[in-house]
Amino acid sequence: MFKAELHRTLEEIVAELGSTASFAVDYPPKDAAGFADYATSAALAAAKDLGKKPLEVAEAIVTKLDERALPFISEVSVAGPGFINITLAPEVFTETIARALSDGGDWGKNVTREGSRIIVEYSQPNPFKPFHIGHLMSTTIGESLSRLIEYSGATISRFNYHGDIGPHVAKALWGLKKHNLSASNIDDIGRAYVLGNTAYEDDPALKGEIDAINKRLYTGDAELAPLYEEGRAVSLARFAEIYELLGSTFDHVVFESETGPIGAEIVKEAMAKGIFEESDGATVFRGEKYGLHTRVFITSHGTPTYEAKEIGFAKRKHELFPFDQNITDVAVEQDEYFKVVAKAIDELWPKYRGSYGHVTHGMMQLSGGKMSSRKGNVITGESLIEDVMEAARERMKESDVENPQNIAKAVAVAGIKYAILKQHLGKNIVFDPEKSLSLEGDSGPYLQYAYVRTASILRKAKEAGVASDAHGQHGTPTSLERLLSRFPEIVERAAQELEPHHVAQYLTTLSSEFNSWYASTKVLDGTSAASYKLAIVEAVGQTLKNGLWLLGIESPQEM
RNA sequence: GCUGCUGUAGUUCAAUGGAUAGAACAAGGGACUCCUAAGCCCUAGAUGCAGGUUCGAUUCCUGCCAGCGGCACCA
Repeated sequence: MFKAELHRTLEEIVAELGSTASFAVDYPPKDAAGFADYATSAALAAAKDLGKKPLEVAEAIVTKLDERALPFISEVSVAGPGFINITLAPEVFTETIARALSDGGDWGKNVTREGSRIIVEYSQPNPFKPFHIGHLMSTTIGESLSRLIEYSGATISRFNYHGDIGPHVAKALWGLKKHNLSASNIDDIGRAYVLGNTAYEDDPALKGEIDAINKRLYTGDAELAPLYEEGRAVSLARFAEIYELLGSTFDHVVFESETGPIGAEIVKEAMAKGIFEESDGATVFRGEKYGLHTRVFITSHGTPTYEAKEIGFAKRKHELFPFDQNITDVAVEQDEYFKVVAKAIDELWPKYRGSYGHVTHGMMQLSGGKMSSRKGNVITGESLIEDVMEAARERMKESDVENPQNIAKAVAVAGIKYAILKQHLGKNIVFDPEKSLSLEGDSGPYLQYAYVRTASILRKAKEAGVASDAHGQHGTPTSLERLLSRFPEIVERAAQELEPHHVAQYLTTLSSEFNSWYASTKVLDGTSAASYKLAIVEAVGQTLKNGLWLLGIESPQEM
């Protein structure tokens, strides 16, 4: 990583000059600095400290940088008010390409989290409720975060957590019984849940019936068991199909029916230590002490809430996969709730303090208004995938590929995942079901299409007997080659900030640059320059493939 | 009322306190006997409002406005 080494060196130089200013090493804006690869505002930052003019400081830094003669630098210059532009040596780019080819699937990995054990918990759909596009979002984000962290050398464990007990289940069971619906049918279960929820809100007598079912669930009930088990199994089977489609597998799956009793026990014991207290018959955690709000952990009926279950889950996590860091992906609507739970966990187990964290993502909303599974106006994950797949199939009618069904699936999933991952995690996505997802321009399929082009050229090259050669005949490095060398740095940043969109944005820039190059450059031109150009193509292909993998997106050979 | 996230082009998104705020879609124009046109080239178009800090603010601070969310027995 040249960027990191450059930054270190510049910090040393600035310190030698007598300044403690902090500064960044950036990629210079396009065209502003000719062909420079890095730019730094070190001189501008240090100038005030040193009481000198920025340009003087810049010259001093350049002199010292020249003295060090870093082997990967070919040129250093001062521009504008005092920016220092650094150009990498041409060999760097051929070496980058050679490395991309030899590292293959490992190209772009880093060691920033080597030796640590990290849990990533995501997806978390609840049996008896639909898998809606919000779960699609969490699954997409969690999967990408997992892969980014894995790519940084950590040992990771993927956790999924299902709420298979609680009022929502009671509502669905009530609906199934009352309206004679079938627990073997996933759509009936969804309807039953909506019916149960409406009854719960509108009719106090029916609410009583549902509360009674809820209580019986926690104490174990022979009469409810068959219906419950069937509905639970049907829901989970449906989730499994969706994970297959999305390419996610989990190392551990934990259920609230399991964590509830554990959590309740821990909370009761901790009352003696004053961590929890009684209030109106319920057991609560006074978040106000920490600038948060009070939340109920055990209800006045004696049943554990989601909060207590989460405590039990935290304990199970330590048993199943002793970890240094836990990252739970939650939607922004659960942000405040999760802060309270994390605080309670810190108080319970001081030795693990700070290891129980979460990332918050925005919500997927319908353009018409809030989506609510309670009311039944949800878009399910599958219906969205199916709609986009239909658009992909339509598009593919013109092309002649071997397995259109599989490719339509890969393209549809790419379109959806990219739409989620191209933006900053905290932002909401307003989804308009009328307008189908774009498969052109800034989109997942655009990246796949660029990859397909590389694959196609490589196939043609093989037929023609042309081999790639990273050290073959080449001219001045192009912006495409320069871009390739950034990949490991981008991946590292995305992993550090837990922001997959950096990778998504980079891949789009790379694809765009590649497509421009492709339009103006004939690779297999029959000259001696072909083997190096082919190496570029191969390196671009490998970078796209690895980058897409980090986003959880497949790289088809044709489309 | 208190509080969290988000406000950038007509629309959907970028931009680690730096250089001329980048893309894509939509709009308008163009190129192609050549490795896949889901592509390429060109044109036009944006930082919610008011202050402050700074050599420099889309970015940090304060206030306001708008959208979405949270604020005790749902998850």
